[in-house]
This record gives sequence, C-alpha cells and structure tokens, in this order.
Amino acid sequence: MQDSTGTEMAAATGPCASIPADHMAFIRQVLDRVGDKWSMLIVAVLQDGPLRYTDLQRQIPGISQRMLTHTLHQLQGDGLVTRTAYAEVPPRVEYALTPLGRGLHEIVLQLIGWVADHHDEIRANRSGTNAAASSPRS
Amino acid sequence: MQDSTGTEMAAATGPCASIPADHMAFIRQVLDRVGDKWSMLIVAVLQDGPLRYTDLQRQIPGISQRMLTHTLHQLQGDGLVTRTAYAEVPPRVEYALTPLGRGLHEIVLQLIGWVADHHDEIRANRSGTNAAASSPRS
DNA sequence: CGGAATCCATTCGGATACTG
DNA sequence: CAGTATCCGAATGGATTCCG
Repeated sequence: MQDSTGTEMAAATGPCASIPADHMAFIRQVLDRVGDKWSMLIVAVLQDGPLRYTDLQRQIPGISQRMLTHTLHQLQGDGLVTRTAYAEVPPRVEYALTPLGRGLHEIVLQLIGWVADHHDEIRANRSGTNAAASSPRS
Repeated sequence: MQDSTGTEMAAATGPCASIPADHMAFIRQVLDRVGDKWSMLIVAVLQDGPLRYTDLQRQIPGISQRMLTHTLHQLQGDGLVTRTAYAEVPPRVEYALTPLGRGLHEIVLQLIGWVADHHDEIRANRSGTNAAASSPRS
C-alpha cells in the first residue's frame, strides 16, 4: 500500500488547497476521540472477536480500570464497540467491534503495520541528533 | 501471575493471537507521539509541500503557537518533518515532510478518508441513544 | 466479575507577553 | 515573521476503595 517510491508529490498546485476546512473540524473531533492513549489499542486488541472486561485488561498491559471503563464507554457512545452483559453468576460482559468499529480497525491495522515496519527507523531518528536543514540559502 | 480462577481458557484454541506484546509497547509510544491532538493534522496539512510557520497556523484553525511549535519540535525529533530556516529578512522557515513522514501521511490520508466517509454515521450514533445489548441470554 | 467513585499527580494546552 | 517564556485552568490518567 505504501508506495513511497519516488516523490511524485506535485509542487502545490494551489497555495493552500489542502484539506477542505469543512472536514477539518470533524477530523479533529474524531482524532480527539480516537487519538487518545488507549482507544486505538482497544480497537486493535478487539480484532479477533469479543473480549471480556478482564481479558481486555490482560491484553493491554498498563491500562487502569478507570481508563479501560472510560475509553470503552466512549467507544460505545461513538458506536464503535458494543457491550453485551450476560445475567449470569459470575457476571460476564463482552465487548465487540461494530461494523463501524471494524472499519476503523483496518486503519489501525495499517498504522500498526507501518509502525512495525519503521520502528527502528524512528528509534534511530530519536537517538541521533538530526542536524538536517538542507543547505538553506538566503 | 494471577490466573483466571477456575475459568479454563480452553476456548482459546487459536483466535487469540492478537498483538505480539513485543510490538505493543512500541505501538503505544508511537501512538503517544502521533495520536495527540495536532500531530496528524500537521502531517495532513503538509501533504502539498513545504509550509511556513504562519501558513501552518492559518491552515489549522484553533492551534496556538505553543502547540504548533511544540508539536513541530516533536515531529522533527521523530524525523517526520524537516525544518529549514532561510537567513533572510524577514525570516522565513519552512517545514516539510521527510520520506518517513510521508509514509505516515498515507495512513493519515486513509484515516481522513474513513472519517469523511462515515462522519454522518458516527454523528448519528452520538445523537441517538444506542440501546444496544442485543438480547443476551444466559 | 465488572464496574463506579473518589483522590490526586502529571500533563495538555490556551492566553498573553516578550524577543531576535 | 518566527518563535520563546510564563502563568494557569482543564483534562488526562493512575491508585485505591467500595459496591452490585
């Protein structure tokens, strides 16, 4: 998918066409929801099917109940995951991706793929002091 | 190791591959960088070529100088954008995507595409009280 | 087991003012 | 123009405790 082969980016046909300011606002809203510390991780972990609350905790090391519950509620409110409670004892609750959530999941998958593909490259950049700035002229 | 009390994981015959915990940590790190309020937006806006500081401010309504500078520094540190200063008067500084940053940009593009494609669907979910939980039985 | 509630530290992020 | 610096409120997010 990523054909970063060659810079075929045209030289800005217009001064500032870029993104329709109409979408910009909504992109920000979605990013605000999904771009937090845990949402994408939960979506990613949910890929193989429904998971119970405690399973989610196990699969995502470092998350607290507060954040797990909170993020789950948000995702549920956005229609990305469903919550199904079984009136048993002991109680069992399962979370699963909605079709909409599965759509987002694909994006997340690609992000993960990209990270896995370039993680050493990024790490290299962080370590080495990048003295870039290619020959600026006055 | 606190194992699940009694509940045997027999059902996990294979589907629970999920994510290699090896990658999980790094995914979180990248998500922490890139998944903030502005990074992706900057990467998105930079798609058509280099932009100057004030142009970025104009293209991204609502961002403050503090956050623009801060995020730019982060992206630069991660090797996703380059900063080129021209010793002119008045001073001119241009920011552009690196090849690595362009790779991320493709992911962002897909996210934006997905948002544009489903934004009314998401909005509908937020408005309507989703009384989900499809008839759970014990 | 699956949460809700409270407490608290850290961070995010905007407004403003000042500099080269 | 392109930042830097400081102040401060708001939000994030972890630890702990308690409840159905």
